[in-house]
Amino acid sequence: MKFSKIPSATITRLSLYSRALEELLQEHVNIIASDKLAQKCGVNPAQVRKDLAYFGEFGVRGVGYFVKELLFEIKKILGLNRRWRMALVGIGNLGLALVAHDNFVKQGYEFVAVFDVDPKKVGRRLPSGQTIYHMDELPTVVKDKKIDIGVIATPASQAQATARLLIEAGIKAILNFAPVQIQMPEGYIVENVDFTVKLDNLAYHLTMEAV
Amino acid sequence: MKFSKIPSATITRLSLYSRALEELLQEHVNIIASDKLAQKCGVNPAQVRKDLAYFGEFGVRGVGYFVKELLFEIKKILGLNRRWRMALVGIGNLGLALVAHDNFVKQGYEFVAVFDVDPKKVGRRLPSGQTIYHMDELPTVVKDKKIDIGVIATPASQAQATARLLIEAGIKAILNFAPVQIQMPEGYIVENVDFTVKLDNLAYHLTMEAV
DNA sequence: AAACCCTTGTGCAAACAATCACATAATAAA
DNA sequence: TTTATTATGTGATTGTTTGCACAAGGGTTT
Ligand SMILES: NC(=O)c1ccc[n+]([C@@H]2O[C@H](COP(=O)([O-])OP(=O)(O)OC[C@H]3O[C@@H](n4cnc5c(N)ncnc54)[C@H](O)[C@@H]3O)[C@@H](O)[C@H]2O)c1
Ligand SMILES: NC(=O)c1ccc[n+]([C@@H]2O[C@H](COP(=O)([O-])OP(=O)(O)OC[C@H]3O[C@@H](n4cnc5c(N)ncnc54)[C@H](O)[C@@H]3O)[C@@H](O)[C@H]2O)c1
Repeated sequence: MKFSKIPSATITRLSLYSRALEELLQEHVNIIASDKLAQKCGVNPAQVRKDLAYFGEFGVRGVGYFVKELLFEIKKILGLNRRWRMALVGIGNLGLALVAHDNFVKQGYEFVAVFDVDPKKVGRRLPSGQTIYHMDELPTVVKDKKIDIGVIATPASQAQATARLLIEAGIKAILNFAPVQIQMPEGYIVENVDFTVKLDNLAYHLTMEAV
Repeated sequence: MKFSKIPSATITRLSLYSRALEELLQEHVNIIASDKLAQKCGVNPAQVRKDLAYFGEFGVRGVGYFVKELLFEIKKILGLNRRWRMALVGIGNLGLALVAHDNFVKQGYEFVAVFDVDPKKVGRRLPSGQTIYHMDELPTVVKDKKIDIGVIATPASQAQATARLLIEAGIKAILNFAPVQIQMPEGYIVENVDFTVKLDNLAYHLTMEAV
């Protein structure tokens, strides 16, 4: 079980499997074969088995996987058997949608603090319960509330500076919604959620098709 | 120039280059070397050159790339030298943030129609100008407004059905925000914007680090 | 016009990822 | 107990992507 040599794409797929299994559990499906799970996630059946094989033997030959058991194991692998505490920075249009989204909480991700610099916003209380802090309070609040993950929803121009502040406050992992590539020091992680890149992909394929 | 064998990761990076170049243009930088551009986008310099080499020779040896010229070429490759007309389906929390986001328009992506099934929403006018249509009107509106791209922001349970309706209305490309894997027929494209998968990645890495 | 930068464009090898194909093991039926 | 059936786990294979290293070529200086 050498964690270092696990393909990063495997982790992404585990997340998909987890979601599919959650759905199957709702539907009271007890057992699932790699074929069916693969189909549900749009991947190759052998891929599913190999992905899982990195971490152990979870299936029964001739039978398949027990949904509940496999889900439990995948969640353990991904670290979803606990709650993750997030801070949102920048409560604009997108930020509001994010904190209002109750699915995150269901999956174990919780916005426990919200920050902005706009004096008209700071101090206000959100419908979802959080009070908006000023960025000056970031270092103490991050420490007090034991925040694990920082979420950047500021304008692009402020994103790099915001990342620096989050890191200085002791945060190791960042989810970035701003359309810029954020430079992170060694040992810190950033994941970008990049709407425009996805649209550009669609545009490219539509353009090619037409040729 | 065999389009079929171009790595999909290359297209994604072209999108990043395009954005970086746009920024450089704002700063009145005329010439950029692959080193600098690579650093800005967090990739290897050889990667930049190789990505571009798939489509032609855009640089000048010993000098670098002319920012304006390269940007123009990349935009042409990606199909960003035109406007793309999008339909949004599901105007909830996320949908509202999307239509309010004026960056899309600046980049050539425009929400020209918005759909929902909620009778309380249908017929209302959005601050961004669009009137909310009922889903029943999808087929005619898609045709009349010549829509290229469908954007799904409905609950996950409705996403697959929505995709089917979009396809039946003649749409070839879909951007999906719902946390499900959508099954598409041959020749159609879907791109998923998947917040939770990204968070799961962060959770996994944080969990590993701690070991 | 020669010598010297500098940075591109690219052949090639290495690393990484996906897929095939089958031995293996569990279960059910005969 | 034997045979048939089924679907996992995995070695081998194929395919894809990345990165090194350097020849090629444009520009500049002497
Ligand atoms: N809205 C969308 O649908 C959408 C889509 C794609 C990408 N994005 C990106 O997400 C980010 C946020 O988008 P938005 O539409 O919510 O923008 P917005 O302008 O509505 O909100 C930005 C918020 O950040 C705050 N802010 C500004 N500087 C700050 C700083 N230094 N520290 C803390 N807070 C700061 C502002 O006060 C504001 O409340 C942008 O980078 C945008 O490009 C948004
Ligand atoms: N809000 C977020 O930050 C966020 C984050 C990640 C993912 N998502 C996903 O994006 C999607 C939308 O999220 P949201 O927060 O805006 O949800 P929401 O409940 O606020 O909005 C959903 C909208 O879709 C409409 N709708 C429902 N069924 C429909 C149908 N069949 N056809 C057309 N419209 C229909 C509803 O009337 C509503 O207006 C969900 O799938 C959600 O999981 C949202």
